Parts: sequence; C-alpha cells; structure tokens
Amino acid sequence: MYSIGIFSKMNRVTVKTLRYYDKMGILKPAHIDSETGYRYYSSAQIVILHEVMGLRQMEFTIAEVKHALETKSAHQMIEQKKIELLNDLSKIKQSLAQADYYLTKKEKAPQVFIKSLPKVIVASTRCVIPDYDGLFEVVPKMGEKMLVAGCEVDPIEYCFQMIHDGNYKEENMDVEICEAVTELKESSGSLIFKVIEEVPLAACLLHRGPYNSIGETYASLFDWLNHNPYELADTPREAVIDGIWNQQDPGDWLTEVQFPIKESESFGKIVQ
Amino acid sequence: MYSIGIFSKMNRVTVKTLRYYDKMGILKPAHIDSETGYRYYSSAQIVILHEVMGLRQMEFTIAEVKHALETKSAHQMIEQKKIELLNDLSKIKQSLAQADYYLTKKEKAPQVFIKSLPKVIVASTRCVIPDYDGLFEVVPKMGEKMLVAGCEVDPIEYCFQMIHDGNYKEENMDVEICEAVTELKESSGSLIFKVIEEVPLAACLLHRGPYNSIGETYASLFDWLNHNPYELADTPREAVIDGIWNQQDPGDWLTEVQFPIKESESFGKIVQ
DNA sequence: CATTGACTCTCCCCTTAGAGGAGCTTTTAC
DNA sequence: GTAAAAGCTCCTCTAAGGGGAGAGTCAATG
Repeated sequence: MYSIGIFSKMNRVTVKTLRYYDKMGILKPAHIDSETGYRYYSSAQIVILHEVMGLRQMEFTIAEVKHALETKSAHQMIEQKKIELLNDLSKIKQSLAQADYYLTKKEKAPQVFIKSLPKVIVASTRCVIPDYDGLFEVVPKMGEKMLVAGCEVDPIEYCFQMIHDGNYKEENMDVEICEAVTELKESSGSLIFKVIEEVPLAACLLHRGPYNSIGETYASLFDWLNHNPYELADTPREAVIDGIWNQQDPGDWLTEVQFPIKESESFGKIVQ
Repeated sequence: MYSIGIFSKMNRVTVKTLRYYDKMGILKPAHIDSETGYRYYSSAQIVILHEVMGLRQMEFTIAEVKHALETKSAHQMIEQKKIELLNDLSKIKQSLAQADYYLTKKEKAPQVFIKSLPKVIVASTRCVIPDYDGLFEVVPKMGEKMLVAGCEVDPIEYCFQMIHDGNYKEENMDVEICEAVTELKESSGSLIFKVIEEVPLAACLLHRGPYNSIGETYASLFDWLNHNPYELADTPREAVIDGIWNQQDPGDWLTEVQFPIKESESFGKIVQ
C-alpha cells in the first residue's frame, strides 16, 4: 500500500490528478482510512492507472475513459476516437496551410477565411452585360420587377452576382444577379425565383474598391487555393455589401468574393 | 447599420459571439444606442470581423487576436503560432499511431503508455548471472551491502534492472541492478552510487507474471516501436513493483518494462 | 392605440481536467 | 514535545462562448 504522494511519484502523475480520478470514479484507492480520509493505493491500482493513462494519451475524455473501463468497450471506442483524431488532424493541417499562406505574403496578407453560405430563397435575373457598369442598369430594373411581383427583400441583405462565363472576360459577361427574399414566388419573364442550397464551405475575401479592380481579389483567392487543401466546387459569387447607393466614393465600395470549395483529395498526403 | 441579429446572419457568426467580442474589446459595434443598449454594426466592422475570423481559424486565442490587432504584429505572431500548430500536429499523429496500434491487436491490447522517468540517485551493482533466478541471490546480497553502507531507500521505491547484453540472451546475462536511494554515498567495492538523469520520454508496459515470460513484454514493446514514431534511445529498464517478497504466486508478480525513447526522424513525413 | 411576436438587453450558471491556494488535521522525524 | 512535511476538504480559476431567465424594445398588424 502506497500513500498518495508516493503513488503519484511512482507513476509520474500529480496528486491532484489522483484525487480527481477518485472523485470521478475512474480510480478509487484500494483503501481509504475511515478516520483520517487518507487514500492508500495498492499495486493492482497501477495496472488500472496505466490503462487510464493509455486512453488519455489517445485524447479520451474522463467520461469516455470511465465508459470504456465500465463496459470494456475500448476497442470500439478507439475506432470512434480515431475518426475524431483524423478530423482534428485535418483541421490543424488546414490551419497550418493558412498560416503558411499568410507567411509567404510579405505585405499585409489578405484576410481569406472560410465560412458556410446559408440556404436562401432568391429572386434572380440572368443576362449579358457589356461591362461591370452594366450592372447599374440591370439591378434597378430588376428591383422594379421585384416590386411588381410584390416580394420582400430578406433582412440579411444577401445580394450577389455570379459570372457564368467559363473563362474570364471583361466585356459581354454572362451574369446572374441574385437577391435573397423572404418568400418563393411564381417566376415571371426574366425574374426567376429559386432556392439556393447551403454551401458548407466557402473561401471568402473582401474586396474594397470599384468593380473593375475585382480581378485582383479573384487572383488572390485562386492563389490561396493553390496553397491550401481545397479546390473550387462551384461558381464564385460576388456579394454586394456597400455600393453606389450608400457610398459615393467607389473607393469605399465593399464586395465579398465567395468561392464555394471542397476539400482537395490530392492535398494533405504529404505533411512537413 | 445592421442590428446584431442581421449582422450575425450576414457573417455567419452567432449573436453570443458578437456580444463576447464586444465585451473582450476586439470588435466594438459602430454605435450603441445609449437608451436601449442595442448594438448596431456598420459595414466597416465586417472587415474587422473577417480579420478576426481569419486569425481565429489559425487557432489564435482571443487575447492573441486582440494583441495582433492592436500592435499590427500579425506576421510575427503567425510564425510563433505555426510552431505551436506543428507541435499539436505531432501530438495528434502520435495519438493516431497509438490508436492504430491498439486496433491492429484483436485481443485485449497491451496498455503501452508514455511517461517520463525521474532523475534519481541509485545504489547499483553490475554482475553476470546465469539466469533470471540469479537475481534472487544477488539482490539480497546487495541489500546487505546497502545496509552496511548506511543508505536509505527512497520512498518512491524505484528499483530496476538493466540488461546490458547487446543481443538477447537467457543465460549468463550482464545485468545491472539499481535502487533509488535518498543520498549519494561513497561507492565501495561492487556497490556503486551514481546519479541517473531524467529520461524525458519512455514507453512503458506492465508485465504480470514471472521473469521468464518477460520476453513477451519486450516483444510487445518492440512491436509498438515499429508502429509508432519513436525509436529506442537507451537501455531498457525492468522496474520491479511486486515480487517474491510480497506475492507468493509468481503469476501475481508485477514488473514495468521501460523503454527510453526519442522521436524518430524518419517517421511522420507521410501521413494518411 | 393597443397588442403581439420577434428581437435584444443583462445577468447567471455551465462546460474540461485539473491547478492553485486557504485553512485545518495527521504523520513522520528528531 | 515539537516542527516540518504531507494529507484532507473546499473554494475559485481557466477559454470561448452556450443556454436560459426575466425584462425591455421594435415593427407590423388589427
């Protein structure tokens, strides 16, 4: 029988930890003096402690350790845990890739970040415009039609365009304008209502300034894709935040370019 | 200006998080109604929020984000963070290797785990014994000499043997017996006192049963080394826990085999 | 104008796996 | 006998919010 201090030194565990394991019911001392409350451990406890520490090294929580010991279902739980560990691994690899990407940029790095895009009901119009300024004609017209159709703009104010041309063009662009609305109405003429599903992963980058310099932001995002374990999964979106209607200076316009992405299969096999 | 609910939906962040960022001083709303306390955000805040989220995706803590924003030292902090991330990565890889190792064993897996071995002062004797039973002659003699030398056994009761033969033998083994004591005394004759430094990493496995079956436990540990990103760094130790002096049945004897290890350089380059 | 339902506010407790410390009792060493 | 070391319980603290209570506010409707 060993006192708690000796037992902790023998096994390189703190006294605090042993008391905690006692309290949580995963390692009760072999004997507790009923008068003084002193804990005494036997060598049989060493075996249990080693089991616990082995599981803890695989990132088992205390509750999981307890369950594994009680039901003797360690094997099955380790399989489950392995999946979690693989998830953690890929998350860290992504963080590392992002950090590396930032570090390769000597200047102030553009702030790419990943989020999901919500499922929305949109009113949309698709047409060909001669250049970006063409938007300023199409959008107000679309607004009138929406007014006529009697639909309401969703208060999250999610309005974006998608450029459907396969290769990059600066003139005669095939553009689709979408605006989030509250209700799915009947489509009529060029005003199409539809539901756009959630995009679970999108790499997003803010663009400040007029539309004709938005190519730089696209370039940054494509460059980011090259350095990160993702690939483009769908048509990019340009979400409008500040524009001509509330900022007179085009230099203050704000657009978020959103690249729907998915995890790349080829990436992530080689690390460090 | 956006209310907190709209702003949270726009950016796919919870309201709780926005209020927390306000409280922690990393994203103050552009305006707070002094009568109602309602928070209102402008589109300029979106840029800041994106910066914050980008840093958070690299596992920055809130305090680190705050510091990065205030001192504009993001670049330098990312370098620091990258080191932390690499550490996390190798920890997870080790956990995964251990999980995989457990899963390859269909039967109840032996509980290998990693700990450090303390720095100790030992009394030691090195000699050649014909077989493991020879220990039962040498150890008592050594105990007598220690008594004569007037040294005290350390209460952590750390007593172990090291087998110094390069290749495995079951007879005429060159063995060194060490017992932790409280004080460094003058060596005399075959009784040598010395300090053994801490071993930062050791893979440990309990062996239950008599000494002549300890080879299985060695084999398990060598097998474990094959599946994990470590290699043997020094002579293995057999730490005695329960033996003939307190357990009559050899089947109840308990020994911990300890392999000093170091991280293997060749491992860990290829993952998944 | 009043009501209703959706939004927002602050405040409090909860989460992990122990660490740190206060105040008290017991054991151990001299 | 005394003093140091070790043990005990109990309390608070951690990071980044989540969940909910109770109360106040906003916008649209009847």
